[in-house]
Amino acid sequence: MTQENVKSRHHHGDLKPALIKAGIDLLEEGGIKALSLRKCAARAGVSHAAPAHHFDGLAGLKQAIAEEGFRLFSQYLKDACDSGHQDPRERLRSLCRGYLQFGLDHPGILAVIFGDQGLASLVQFGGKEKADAYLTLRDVAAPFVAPGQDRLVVETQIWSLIHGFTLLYLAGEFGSPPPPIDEGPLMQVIALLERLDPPSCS
Amino acid sequence: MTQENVKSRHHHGDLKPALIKAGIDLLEEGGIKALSLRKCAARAGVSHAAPAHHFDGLAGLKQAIAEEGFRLFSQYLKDACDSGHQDPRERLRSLCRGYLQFGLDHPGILAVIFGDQGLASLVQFGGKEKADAYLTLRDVAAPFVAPGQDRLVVETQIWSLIHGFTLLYLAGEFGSPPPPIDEGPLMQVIALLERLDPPSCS
DNA sequence: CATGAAACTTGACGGCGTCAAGTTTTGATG
DNA sequence: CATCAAAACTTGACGCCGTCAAGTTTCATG
Repeated sequence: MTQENVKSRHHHGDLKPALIKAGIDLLEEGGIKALSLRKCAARAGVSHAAPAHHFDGLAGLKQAIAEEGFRLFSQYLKDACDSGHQDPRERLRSLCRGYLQFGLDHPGILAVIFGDQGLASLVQFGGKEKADAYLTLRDVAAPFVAPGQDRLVVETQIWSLIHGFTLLYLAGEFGSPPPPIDEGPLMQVIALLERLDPPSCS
Repeated sequence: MTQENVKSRHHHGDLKPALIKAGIDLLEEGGIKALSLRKCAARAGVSHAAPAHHFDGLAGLKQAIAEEGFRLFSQYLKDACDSGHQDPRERLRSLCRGYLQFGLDHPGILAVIFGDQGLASLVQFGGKEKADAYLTLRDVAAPFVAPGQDRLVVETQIWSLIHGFTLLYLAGEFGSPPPPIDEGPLMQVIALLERLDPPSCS
């Protein structure tokens, strides 16, 4: 018996990822209010002060979780707009469906990603992963940018609309529990985006 | 000397509104994280457990603050879209300006109004006051509802867009500190709404 | 004036984030 | 292999938090 499962008294071995995993589990089970450093530590089988050696306080843990969360978020967006037709309008619809679906499936992670303070974390955290999600949006938005128009404007229009709508949806403004996406008002609302300049034929 | 300033040992007299006021002050000074029952009690010059007799815990206090906050929010919207031209498009622009301005002026109150969980409180809380704000939106949106179209769709399109944009703006996505509203990208982004059906001439 | 309800206080509990100090383990250096 | 400094983790404490239980004061009603 060598040291297969390294679990000595004072060395967990893989504590940092274990804490992140525990935090995500807590989020999925009980939402943003259920996330605490001490509970993560307990789940990882470690003392309450151990996380301090790996994260800069609770904010640091959230930041680490946000990075992981952005990965999942990006995957949702990519999967959504890769599936189905390649028509620009259809891709845009799919992107929005993916955005909303992520919010429905992982409201706790959404809350961490987009921070206690609105979308602040989008700016502060999530370097590569945020960029990844944004690049997907940019890619989908590109055909709707008219010549000479600032693409940032179009991207912001899309982002603002689907983000605001997702929050409304999660809040139960369209019924609790929320209706299935395809029966819901999503398609009607994002139809507004189809009044963007017609997709350039590329 | 009758009992002019009623401040006996065990009867504050006007504790409930005093606590709400203290809570709002805390929000304005330090944002949502600065709000606590104990600090409100201290500011009102009362023991830490006193608020329990007037609110159902912290959630109850937030609910009461949200009602007050909705009043202010409604006022922002009304003032914004009453000032200036009466052209439907101009009124819509003004409404959005007012929405964003409220977020910039009172981010803490916005956080309470729209809850820890997205816009949940919009549904749960804020009876009359919420309705009031929504009716302003409805009024502004009305000219853009095409015959036979569901007005809820148009209202949701407007609401989603401006709400999502406000959160982006507050997050500093357009620079920190945020640029003045009129120089900023607000007008460009909500130009999307001008592609709604042309205002009906009434 | 008596009495019961309402308003408020005091004290305690457990959970939280965080800090300081101590113990164990690791891994590099000689 | 021995040494030793740094890294990993523990224990204990502090203050703040929301909440509950029990006691005291004030008010209003009869």
